[in-house]
Amino acid sequence: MSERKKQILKAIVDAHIECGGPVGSKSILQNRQLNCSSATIRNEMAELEEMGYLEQPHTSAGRVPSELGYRFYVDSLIEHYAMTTSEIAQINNLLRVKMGELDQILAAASNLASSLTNYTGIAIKPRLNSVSITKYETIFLEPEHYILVAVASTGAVKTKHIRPEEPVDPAVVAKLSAALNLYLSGLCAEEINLPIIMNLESHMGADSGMVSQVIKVVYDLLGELDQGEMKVSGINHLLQYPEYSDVGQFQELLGTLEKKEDILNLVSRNESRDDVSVLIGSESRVEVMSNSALVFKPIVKDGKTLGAIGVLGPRRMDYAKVLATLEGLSDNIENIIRAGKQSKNEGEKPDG
Amino acid sequence: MSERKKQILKAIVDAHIECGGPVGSKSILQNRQLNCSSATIRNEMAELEEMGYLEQPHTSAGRVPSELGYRFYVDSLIEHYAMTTSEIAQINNLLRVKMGELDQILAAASNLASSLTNYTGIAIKPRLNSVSITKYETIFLEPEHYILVAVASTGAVKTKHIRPEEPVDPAVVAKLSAALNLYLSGLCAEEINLPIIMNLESHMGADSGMVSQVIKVVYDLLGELDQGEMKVSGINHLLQYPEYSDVGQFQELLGTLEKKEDILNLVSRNESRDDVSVLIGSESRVEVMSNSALVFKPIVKDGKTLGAIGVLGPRRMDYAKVLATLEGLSDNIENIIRAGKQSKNEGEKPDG
DNA sequence: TTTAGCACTTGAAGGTTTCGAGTGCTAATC
DNA sequence: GATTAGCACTCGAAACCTTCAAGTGCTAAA
Repeated sequence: MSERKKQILKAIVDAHIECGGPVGSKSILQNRQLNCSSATIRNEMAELEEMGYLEQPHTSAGRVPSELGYRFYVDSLIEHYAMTTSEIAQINNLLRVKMGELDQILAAASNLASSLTNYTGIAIKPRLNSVSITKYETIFLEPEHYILVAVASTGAVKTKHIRPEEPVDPAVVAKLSAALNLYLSGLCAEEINLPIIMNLESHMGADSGMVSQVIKVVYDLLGELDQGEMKVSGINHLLQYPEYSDVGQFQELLGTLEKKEDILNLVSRNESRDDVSVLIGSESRVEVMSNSALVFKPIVKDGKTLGAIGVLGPRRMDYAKVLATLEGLSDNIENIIRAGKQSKNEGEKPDG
Repeated sequence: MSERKKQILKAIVDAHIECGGPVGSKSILQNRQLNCSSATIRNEMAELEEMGYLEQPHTSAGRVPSELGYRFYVDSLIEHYAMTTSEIAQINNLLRVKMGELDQILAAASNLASSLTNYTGIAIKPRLNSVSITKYETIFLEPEHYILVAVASTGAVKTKHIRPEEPVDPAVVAKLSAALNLYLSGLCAEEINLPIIMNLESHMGADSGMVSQVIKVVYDLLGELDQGEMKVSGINHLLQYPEYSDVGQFQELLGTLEKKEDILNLVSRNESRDDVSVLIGSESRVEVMSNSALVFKPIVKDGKTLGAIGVLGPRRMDYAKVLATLEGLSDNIENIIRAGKQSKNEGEKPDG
């Protein structure tokens, strides 16, 4: 492809991203300094259309980038977006305040992604195939009520209320947690088999009656940990773009976002790549997202994917800005969870 | 108001709830058996309009219930909706499976409310003014990493990762949890004052250096517990009603649902009533909800409001069905959290 | 190879017409 | 006095038409 074609394609995509409508041959003369006339551009555009990078809604309209056009733009033509100091500050501040649970950090990041880009932000904890619980703890409240706390291999912490069928006393509950740590820690759901459970029961001696209930809770916990989660923020932003003015289509998109399933599948399918993924239109293989684009980036620690943050918007998304924002956010999150400095350097000069 | 007026008003509201458009004098003759002609109905309708129960979009259109009309309908005319066995079964099944955390139960109930009524479901944990933490526990993971678990007076359990500035050993972490229980349990944020913190520090002796960090985390926890939470499900359902076809208005509504603030305020304002609340149109005092209705019911245990479930939809909501659904759900939830039977009667005959 | 010029296309915007559901009023009826 | 048939009138929704401008492809000249 000639250099001039690239320039023209880039100009068209840029203009389309900004205004949303089809782009005509004259209008791109104004912005870009191309030493040629609109007629030349028309010829080039006709060729670009033949090559599959552009589409024409109807004979007498301008051109619109095709999916392939966006793909080429994202792969080869995109310019690096330099975040403003205000944007950088927002990322640093908001995340510095948050501490603790990854869920909260991801949700906050999704919020921020949404408000910085004006698209919809998505926070994802992907489906995992074999999470284990590394540490158990019990908290006695009353003879008929105690709490089981489980720390997962991913760092997630989950708790469950348990109301035993027979009243228990604090010592028994403590013994239970010791036994759980002894026999179940480090095991994922498939690895908890009958012999292990029997060991556990014999360890509990006279109190083995409570084991079956606890095992059921542990299974539930492991199931919940495997299960993906997803939070969506800033859906309202989408409605400002005319591509979502079709109520029926938007309703379907909303439904997909609520179901979560399709998007979680999508992310699991692409999570092997540690890098940012850009799925344009039908590349997502989700029917209802054929007019949208989804950009997401996994959050990785020690080679393991702990989550992902993403942005969903119209196909004519400001990819440069979205990419920069997601990079910035994920770097920041990874710093937080790696160093775990927990906002203790508040008040210090960041560069001091 | 004469009996016949009531009948006519009820017929109009019923018809409007079903079809959404203005209701003419003829159309209500078909359904209801009223021994009179359309002309008589027109006269009555004119009077009902004068009384403020009906409105006329324009001269030659039928009538639409006014806010006052809905209010009268809900207060005096509504018929009890009898749930189908399938609906009852769904409520019983879905909630029976869920156990443990109230959050999860509420979220599931909101989902169910949405799918049963075809409106938007809302799960709320209201703002509270002085939650305390009744029990603390710590879990040692590594010298640079432990977890603080807090059980709130509401029964909620929260956890925070803590990465101490100086490495600690398991015994110190255990001592910390004992000290927290000794000095802080049962206190809300305002009650934790300097003398108490100093007691805590002196209790910790050589390890008092870690106290300030922990206190900060405890404050955060108490803050988070006070804060309301809200989950929304089934927004997509709303788009099937023509009253939400105005994109701009719907966008604002979406924004309000995301912000959560307005709706949480609304619920706190009305939570004094243990009973179900019906806010029609501007009764909510939220500008953007003037074309919507919000119905919600608090979840109460031992006289304390632990949460609420609600339904948001167009003003012409099927109030009878929504009320029945919310009653059914809240009864069920209150049973679960009171008895805490934790689905242990699976497999038994429910009436056995 | 590029460009000016021109005829042609087409959807969007705005205006007009038609249509029908529904009203209010009046006069006759129960 | 309450009810009802009849009728003129109203007004928005839908359908249709016209105009307009942006944009194209093609041709012939530079």
